[in-house]
Amino acid sequence: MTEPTVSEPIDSSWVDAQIGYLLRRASAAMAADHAAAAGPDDLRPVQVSMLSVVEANPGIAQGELGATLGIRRTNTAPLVSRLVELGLVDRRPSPIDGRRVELHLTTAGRDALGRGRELIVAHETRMTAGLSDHERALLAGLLRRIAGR
Amino acid sequence: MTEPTVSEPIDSSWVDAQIGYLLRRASAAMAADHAAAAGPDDLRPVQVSMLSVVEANPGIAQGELGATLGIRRTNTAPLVSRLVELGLVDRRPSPIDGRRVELHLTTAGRDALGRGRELIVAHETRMTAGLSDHERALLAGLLRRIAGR
DNA sequence: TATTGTTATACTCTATAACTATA
DNA sequence: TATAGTTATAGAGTATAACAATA
Repeated sequence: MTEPTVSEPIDSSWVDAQIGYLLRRASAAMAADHAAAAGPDDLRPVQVSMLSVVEANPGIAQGELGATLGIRRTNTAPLVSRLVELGLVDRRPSPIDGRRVELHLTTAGRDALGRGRELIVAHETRMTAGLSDHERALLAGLLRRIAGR
Repeated sequence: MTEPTVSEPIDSSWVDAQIGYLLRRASAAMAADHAAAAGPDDLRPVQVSMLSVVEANPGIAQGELGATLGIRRTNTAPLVSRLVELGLVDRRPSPIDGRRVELHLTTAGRDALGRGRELIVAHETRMTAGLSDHERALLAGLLRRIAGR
């Protein structure tokens, strides 16, 4: 039967065929790679995403930013507050609709975005180094379809 | 009513090209779909994964189970404890190595695994309904490569 | 000393509910 | 009433550190 000194191969065939499971494993590998490359003062991926969308859409409202990234209003608020704390984003009340808060990058925000993007791009390059350009685009398209977009 | 706004399209082209971002969105969509289909007494995906590996590898040690699924020992312990609490898994000290705890499914565990797998399979079918069998296999293979396996 | 497992803990992510202010 | 934003909070998921028992 089982010899303690001989490691038998583990059968994980069922889980290894599930897209949901493989998504979890791939996400974990991505998170670990970025975390290993980033220093304590570097922006997290979600922060780089937020700054990117604000940069491309100056004056975007918080709710629009959250909706674009799939983050709920209640979770968007503290994330934006943190970016404001760091001096990377300006919150300006809309002159037209007093409920809205319009977001703009500061100069420091633009600098931080540049550094954050460099980290992300290097990280993405590492993680997809074994994929051809065609495979990478294929993966992106399939993920968008799983995400319902 | 609010003023009908001329909604300008939001530019999210930069994030929409990042694999890491798309993985997060796809994972979120998967989690939401499973959560919507599962009742409060149904097993979570990670629990179904654990039961599946225990079923296919009777007597597997906790550490091996965690390593197989990419879960650390410290996080595996309470997850297994919960499955034991639910009466789905038996913990048996190894007769050969007193440090090891061998895991086996109970009869209730086998039943719960059947139900959990049904939910997962239906969920996976829904989420990949727009994909051909070839595309689904392609996605699985690409995710394994991102995960480094 | 190394390995297996446990407990405590902390931080992030995500979710709901209750609240304020404005439309 | 509906919408935008905030705060509090709770639950997973995941990370490290310290510890006990066994090899």
